[in-house]
Amino acid sequence: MATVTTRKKGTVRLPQEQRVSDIMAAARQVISEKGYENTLMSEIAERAGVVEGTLYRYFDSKRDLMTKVADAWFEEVLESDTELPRIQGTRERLRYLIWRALMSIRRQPAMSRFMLLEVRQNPDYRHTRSFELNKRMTAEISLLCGQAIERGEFRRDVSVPILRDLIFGCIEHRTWSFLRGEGDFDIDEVADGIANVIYRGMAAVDRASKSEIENVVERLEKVAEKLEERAGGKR
Amino acid sequence: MATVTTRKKGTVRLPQEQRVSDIMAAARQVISEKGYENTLMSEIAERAGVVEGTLYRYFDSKRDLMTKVADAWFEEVLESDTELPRIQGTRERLRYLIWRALMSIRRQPAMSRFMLLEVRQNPDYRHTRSFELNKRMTAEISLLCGQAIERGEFRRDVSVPILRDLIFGCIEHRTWSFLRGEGDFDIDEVADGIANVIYRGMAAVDRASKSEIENVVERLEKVAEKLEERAGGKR
DNA sequence: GATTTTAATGAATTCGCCTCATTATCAATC
DNA sequence: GATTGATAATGAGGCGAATTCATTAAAATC
Repeated sequence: MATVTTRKKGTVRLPQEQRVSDIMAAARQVISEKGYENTLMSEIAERAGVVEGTLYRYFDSKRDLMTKVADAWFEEVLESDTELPRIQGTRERLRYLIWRALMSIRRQPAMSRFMLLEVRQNPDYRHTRSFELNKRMTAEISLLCGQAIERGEFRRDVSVPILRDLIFGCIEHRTWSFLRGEGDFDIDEVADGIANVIYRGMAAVDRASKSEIENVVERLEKVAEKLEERAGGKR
Repeated sequence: MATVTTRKKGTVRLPQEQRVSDIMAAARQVISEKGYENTLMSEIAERAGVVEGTLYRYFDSKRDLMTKVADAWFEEVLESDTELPRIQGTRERLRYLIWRALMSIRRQPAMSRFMLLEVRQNPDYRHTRSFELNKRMTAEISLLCGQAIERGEFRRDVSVPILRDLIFGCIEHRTWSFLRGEGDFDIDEVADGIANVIYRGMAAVDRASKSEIENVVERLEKVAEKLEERAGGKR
């Protein structure tokens, strides 16, 4: 009955924060190599230089650890962006938001996969920081589009949620193909392509802007005037 | 050492195919109730009226069983569609394809979640039938758009892959919100909304169709003719 | 009816997450 | 610099769930 628990001498006691960040770093490493399902707590422990049980002093469960890793990563990605506030113009801002998302995927495909696929499995994903940050990102686009509609730059009869889903959905779908290795993509090309369709639509109905019509009308009016003058002069 | 293995008398030996379909039916049931992670092989076995070990006679692993369930379901969904061939016109066909996808999600949210999220975790998703069927679905849209471009119905400078990603991405993104319970959606409204943006774009630049211009030109031409006549008459 | 084949069994094993009583370390205190 | 209290870290073990396999009974074949 009497369990004999021996314990190695010489184990170091780091300050809590250091340990936590060591573990998270190790976890991030393993996850991005193997994905959630194939990540073993034992491997994380090993790489962090602790024993498995120690992980549970700092994290409630595997899921909890993973969630925190995801949250931290997402936060970093968004924080590191100092560009956005400087960009002017609806189309340019929209293009940049798309570009930024594609860029972070290109830079860290494994983590992106983790964020897109595995983090969302979490039964209470809706209460995670990642979810919140994700919402904030989509809100940026919604706001942008909403304002464009207000200003009359975008059509009034388009639903903002659908627009948002189109943009983010496209980014994610593009990402899947990429992560599956179904061919690379050029970030600028895709960002342009999306913005292009969103702005101008697909239909090839031959259209002219109002100014072009005005132009024609003016030209014809001049002809008319000239004729009128001639007619008047002969009178 | 000598393991005593007793075995119940009276167990029935069904034809293989029957057993397989029993197991798959049970598996589908449990999955759609609990999702992949929370599905237990033991529960599947119980519902199928066999013992756990039996599952492994017909399926290599849990993952294998799940994959086959997913494949079968996807196949059914696509097969049950007799509508598509009858629909004419690019816009109508496009709208229908979107509508169909949304519909199957609405009808079977749990299975859809499974397909969208959990099946894709499979390390070799790319070699599954589901993947192939999914590709076929996207190919339908690509074909449609490609033909529309050929016919001059769609603009030539839009990339078909981006268009495909926009459409499917949007559907999936919409689905996520729905599955997370962030609010319902009206299938027709969304299908229309997507088709609308895809066709006409967002930009609110005031545009007129060619026929409208022709109209103006014709009217002015008549005026000019009249003036010319008057001028000629006076000469 | 004997023989062969094989579907089904259930006990045992494995594997991975997680718990917990025990113990070494460190900081504060004297 | 010794004592002590608080607690970080340990490692053995529990537990749940997937998977294996030798054994056995049912069906098929002769």
